[in-house]
Amino acid sequence: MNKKVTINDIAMIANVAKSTVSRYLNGGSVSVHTREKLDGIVQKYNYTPNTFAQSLKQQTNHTIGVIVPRLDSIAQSDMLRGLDELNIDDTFLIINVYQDSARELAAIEKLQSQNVSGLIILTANLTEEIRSVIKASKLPTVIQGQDEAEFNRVIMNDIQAGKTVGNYLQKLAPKNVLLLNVDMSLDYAVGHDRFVGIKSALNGMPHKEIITDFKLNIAKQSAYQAMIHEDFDLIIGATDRIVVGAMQSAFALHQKPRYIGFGQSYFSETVSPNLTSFEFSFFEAGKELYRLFRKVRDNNTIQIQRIVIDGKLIIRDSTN
Amino acid sequence: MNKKVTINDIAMIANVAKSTVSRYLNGGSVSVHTREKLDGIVQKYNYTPNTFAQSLKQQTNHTIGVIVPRLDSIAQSDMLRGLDELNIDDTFLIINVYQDSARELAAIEKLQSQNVSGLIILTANLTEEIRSVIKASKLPTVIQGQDEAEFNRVIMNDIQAGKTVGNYLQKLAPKNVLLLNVDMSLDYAVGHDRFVGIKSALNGMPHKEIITDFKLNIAKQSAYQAMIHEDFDLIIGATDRIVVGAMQSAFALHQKPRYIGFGQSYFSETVSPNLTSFEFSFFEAGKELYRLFRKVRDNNTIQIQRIVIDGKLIIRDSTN
DNA sequence: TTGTATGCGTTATCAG
DNA sequence: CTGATAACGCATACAA
Repeated sequence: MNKKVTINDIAMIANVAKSTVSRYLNGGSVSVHTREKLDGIVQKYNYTPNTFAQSLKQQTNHTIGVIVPRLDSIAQSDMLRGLDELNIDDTFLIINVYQDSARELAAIEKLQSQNVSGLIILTANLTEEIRSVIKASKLPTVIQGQDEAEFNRVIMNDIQAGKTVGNYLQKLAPKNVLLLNVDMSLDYAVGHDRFVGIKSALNGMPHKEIITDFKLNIAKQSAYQAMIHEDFDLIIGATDRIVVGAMQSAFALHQKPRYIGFGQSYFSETVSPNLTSFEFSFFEAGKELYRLFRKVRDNNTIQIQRIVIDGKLIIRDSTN
Repeated sequence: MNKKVTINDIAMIANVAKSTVSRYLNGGSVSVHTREKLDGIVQKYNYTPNTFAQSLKQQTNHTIGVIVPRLDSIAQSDMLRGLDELNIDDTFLIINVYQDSARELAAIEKLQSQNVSGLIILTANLTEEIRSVIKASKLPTVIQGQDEAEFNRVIMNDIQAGKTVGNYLQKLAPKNVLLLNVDMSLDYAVGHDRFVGIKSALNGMPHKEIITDFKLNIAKQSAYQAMIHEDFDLIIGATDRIVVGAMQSAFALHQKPRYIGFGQSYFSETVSPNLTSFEFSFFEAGKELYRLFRKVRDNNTIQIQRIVIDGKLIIRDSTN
């Protein structure tokens, strides 16, 4: 590692005090003469401040800890892209916690010990312990995904999503509907909110609800079990991934139901038939998260905020 | 932000000098008496060292800059998982450069100015400028994906991949093969190496090669153009994604060729039919990257290393 | 406008 | 084994 040039070196070379250089760098008052002198020297020696020294001095830094439950998902990477989009001078320290709350807790504690200036938690599924660690940390924090009353949050409008899908499914006039849902204690926004409108639209219609899992293979099995005993002409899954599982079972069973999914995934346009699904812009969600985070960090007396992102139903071949 | 307790506080409380505390913390010689005293106090006040002060003092830190071309890809997230897997005390600063070499250059410079202790560059596609910036930085660096002679690297055995697929395709005895490749100047490992064995196996057989793009939609169009004029009974794409594009065109054209892809993607097991493809373990690649990085960082007199990851052909429905 | 002096939290040197 | 002191690079209060 080649020695980096420090503010002291610059000061020596320019024959001024280092405080003058510091002022010069931070936009303090400097005479035209010294400014010009320093312009050249800083350029020439390619000076960049030592961020550790800065952070140590200023007791804060521009690193934001971002906790993501998984990385192999378009929703997550779109949100991260949204964060990047609006970012100017922050650095995101992204930590994948592999959907494991023990890892999540450890990550938060590690981030704290690294003195990050705040926390952005994607697709939060907080345990009581995690909640209290965050609150104890006093770090500016913004979460996404669950409607946690005590935290600043950006959430997807799953109620609207369910309502929209409910309206649409009535037009489809199905004879027998299979709902593939997930346990609401695992994900309330999905397991509960997303299905309120659907169930109300389904009132009086023949249908069956199965609780399955986010994983493709498990969803596939659950769907298979249900479909082998009963014929469905419309399948609604809590996520696109779940629907794809069902599609594979239908393929195996030579059935051809219609499908509706949720989410914006690789799947919607790569499976055949292309999937009708209710989609949220996670990219927008990412931008909102960053905006909200800035507000919270720069103005720490702010009231808890709640931002809701709407989505829309994209009709594709799977409901034709 | 609640004041963190510092080594000074601990020293005051324990009634010893802070240098003693420091020694205690770093495993220096301390009397049993003071050790026990400090044990309790450090526990009680939940002391953690200030990483900025440490880094400032030690002129180095445990942050590794990781540059990734995109995040919405299983290959990338698997490699990141591999890095995590073996990591003990490093922090990865992951930067998505959106497959844009200008952003990549900027990212490298930013990481440098943040004094990261090294660089891991995934799926490197280096420009001359980037090469020279990395070399000038003197940072321990490990790259992945391209066989860059001047850098420590972990590469996938695309030669073996092509050879294996070549052997297999001969058994399939196709009548007319469509190769969907990408420009080798964009990605030499894929565009060239991966197809050497295939082309040699194809020698004398009817086939056509089209240069298309990694993007699904473009691949779909290219495939469509080719398939509308000619019948193919086997399609080999440079990546799974490209093959999925071709599948969609085949679907539209009511053709049913067989398919072979490359990569380990969401697609292989979600499309119908499931895709036969040559798969690499990017998870293993990630682990090797980290191992190699450690070697390079901890032993900077080491010779440039080159590690090759083999893969294997997974036969699924698309070639039945 | 400029320079001096001090401190951020830590580690390292060196004398006791 | 211990403690005083300096130093890492920077920012700032204060004095000039």
